[in-house]
Amino acid sequence: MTDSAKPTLLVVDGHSLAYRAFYALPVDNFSTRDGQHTNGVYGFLAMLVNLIKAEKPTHIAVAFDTSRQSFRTREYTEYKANRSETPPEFAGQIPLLKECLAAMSITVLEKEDFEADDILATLATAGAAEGFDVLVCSGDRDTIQLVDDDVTLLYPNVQGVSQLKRYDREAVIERYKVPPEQYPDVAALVGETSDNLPGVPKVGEKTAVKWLTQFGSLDELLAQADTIKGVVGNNLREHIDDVRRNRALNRLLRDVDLPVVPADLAVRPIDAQAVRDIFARLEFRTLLPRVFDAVGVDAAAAPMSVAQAPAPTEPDAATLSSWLERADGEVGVTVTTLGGLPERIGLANGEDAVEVAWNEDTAAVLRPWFASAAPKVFCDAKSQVKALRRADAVVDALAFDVLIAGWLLRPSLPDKSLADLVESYLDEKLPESDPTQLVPEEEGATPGQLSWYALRVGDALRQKIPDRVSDLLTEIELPTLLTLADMELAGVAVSHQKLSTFSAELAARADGIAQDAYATIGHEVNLGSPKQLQQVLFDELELPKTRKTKTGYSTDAAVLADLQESNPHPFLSLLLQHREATKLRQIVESLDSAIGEDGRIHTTYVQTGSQTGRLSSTDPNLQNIPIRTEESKLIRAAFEVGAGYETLLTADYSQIEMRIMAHLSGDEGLIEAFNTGEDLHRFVGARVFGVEPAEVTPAMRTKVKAMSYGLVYGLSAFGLSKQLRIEQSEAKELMLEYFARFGAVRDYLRSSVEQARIDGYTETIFGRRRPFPDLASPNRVLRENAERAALNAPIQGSAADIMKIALLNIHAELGDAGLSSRVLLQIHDELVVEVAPGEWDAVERIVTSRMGDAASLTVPLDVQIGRGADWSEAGH
DNA sequence: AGCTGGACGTA
DNA sequence: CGTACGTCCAGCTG
Repeated sequence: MTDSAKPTLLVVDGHSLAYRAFYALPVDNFSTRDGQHTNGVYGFLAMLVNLIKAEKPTHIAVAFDTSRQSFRTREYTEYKANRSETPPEFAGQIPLLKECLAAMSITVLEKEDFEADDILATLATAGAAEGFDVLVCSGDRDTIQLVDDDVTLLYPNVQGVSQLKRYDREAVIERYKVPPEQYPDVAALVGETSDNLPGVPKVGEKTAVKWLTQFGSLDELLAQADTIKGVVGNNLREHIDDVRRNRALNRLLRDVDLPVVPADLAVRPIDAQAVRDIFARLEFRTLLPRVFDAVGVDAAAAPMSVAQAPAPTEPDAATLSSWLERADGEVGVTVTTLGGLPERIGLANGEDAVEVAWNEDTAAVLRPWFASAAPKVFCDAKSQVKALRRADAVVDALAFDVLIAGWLLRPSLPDKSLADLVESYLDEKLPESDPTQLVPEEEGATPGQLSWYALRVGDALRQKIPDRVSDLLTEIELPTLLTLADMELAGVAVSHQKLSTFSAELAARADGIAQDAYATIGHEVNLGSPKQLQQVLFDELELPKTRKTKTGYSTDAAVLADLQESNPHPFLSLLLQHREATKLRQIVESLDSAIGEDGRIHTTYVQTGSQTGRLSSTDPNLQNIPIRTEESKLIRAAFEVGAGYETLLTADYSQIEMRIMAHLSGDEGLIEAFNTGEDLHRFVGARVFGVEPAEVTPAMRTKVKAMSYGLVYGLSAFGLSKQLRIEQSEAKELMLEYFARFGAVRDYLRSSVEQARIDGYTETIFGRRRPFPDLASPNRVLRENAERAALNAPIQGSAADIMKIALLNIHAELGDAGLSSRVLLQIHDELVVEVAPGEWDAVERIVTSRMGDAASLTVPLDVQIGRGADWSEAGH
């Protein structure tokens, strides 16, 4: 424990720790694009940052050896002569490390003819005398001798430099059985192979310690060497000069003449700009915030280099045309919009940028260019593609979308905008005007400059994206993006008439239920407030306390149903009915208000909205329209076929996740289940319960179905028992029976999590990756959550991949066939298609076959088709 | 006005 | 102690 009143001096042996880091970290993962290895620098700095954060030193210095030559090699030419050549991969890293330290305003010391450890010894000695707590960080065992009441040694363990062991006086005695000042005596007797200092043969630490304890000191031992019997005694006498030499050489010098004293080493503010620059050169991204954090620099406030974005010119239509002709290679594109239509267009190639207003003249030049094969790079293309399409411009050759690429690389997000990506991948700050300032100090980037940034971010991302993920982007995500743009533009026809009628009915019903509920407890209460409900249920009605939540006790539907069973009270069922009615009313009303002038709802699909590869839907969310209850049919019935079209077609994959599970696990039983055409849950139930398929009862089928679906989510026996309301022992028995029949499923699930632990990420059938750092977490909750998510990710993600492939193939084929029917909605495993008059047969064939052949698995992909004038009729 | 937690809709 | 989402409301903060 350090005395907080005393200043802390940290002195580090730069060379030895960087060298350790070099061997601890894989070179391949730490190299710049131009081939400079950086693992030693990175490992050293990561360690130093951790040290600074943990120990909060007030004074710091890092010492280096100047060369292999020192006064020791002059005294004993064989000293360290056995050291192999410094690996060339390491050689260049020391100067880079020194540059980093300089940027961090950390003093670097080295002195001709002395080793770094002598500098450490001198500073430690002086520091202790001047009232510092001293921390010595070195990978050389000779520094053990420096430990005393004021000096602590931090020594790297075998794994590398991420874990440092603290050696204070007690720790040295515990580990080496001698006090620190006597350790060099032990070392002198034993010898140090790494320094090419042979010791006494057959004498190891044990013997050395025994002798020293017996004789009290090395001098006394050597003086009485004659008294020691046996072979070791002879050896000692024969090697007594070696021991004396070793002891002389391993004594660290504590009085090296240095240009600084400890007080000069006070921590100084880092040069944030210089740190950014050198880190950018070394392509360190994650280290930067850690450094800023450790030294208490506000990263946002620290200046970040703003690369000189070219000032865009504003050409006339003719000049624009020739600019586009000259621009070979990728062109960055930014379309700003006003009221859903293009307003300004910014274009950039590698060198310069142009921007123009969207008007008749420029549009005449831009339309053919957008439709051409010239490769285009966007950031978040979908909304821009839609705006262009509204202005009769079609985008082809969409080569890259930096937002989607960033998401593929890190689906857990935070990169929601170009500004985020510029920071993450270029370590630069996108010029942004402060919206809170009336007269902004800084101009925001113009569309042309945004395009220039997008292009550069695209280059940076390309370096990072694995080939398979790059294929995923090109083959699946970008075509999907264009398909989604069309679906959003089309929208889905919804009947305001039906919704408003239903909404009024639900409102009246909810009010009635509320009144009845108030009557049962004798007063009004806000039924929508969990807090007020807790008051009523647990204080007034004195019902038993339920599951705990962060802020109190749960009042959710499952809990209320349990309560109703154990402590029936009319308030409980009325509350549940009220919840149901108000929830439906909310949904109906929000849908109603989302109907546009064209009588259709246009949702927005967020392509980067999930961590698994699924889409999400917002404003409004059309992927969670109720379906389970009778009432919800009325909502779905409001989704109708639009004017000019004949009918709606729904198509959904049946049990796609279980089929993927069968494919990935290769389980013969499960594969057979899908190939026989028997009802899946009946087939599985027959196996699990050992009966004929015809004898599987509805109860058996329910259990097996819950089990099968639960598997995909990493369900436990506890969870299964809870859901099925059966004993945990029965749930456990069920799981055992299941795995006895479908063992390969269990093997697959286990091995896929193990593989993810090794790789650090999961992968879908099509190569989509999702990182799982928490699989290595020592925190059990975090780790087990990660395990379940990792179990699910390849399955859910593969299903998402397959649906995307089906969707874009259907979209393309409908277009190619010249049909006017169009896909409107995607609900994860279901598509809703609006079918034009006379096109049913063709559309049904296309949808069925493209969904069926989207992937070739060991089991068939079964597709169910529904037909009707509205979504309720068309569903099944 | 903006955020969090609880609740609940979907696959 | 079952994955993946989005939205609503209440109740808190500024």
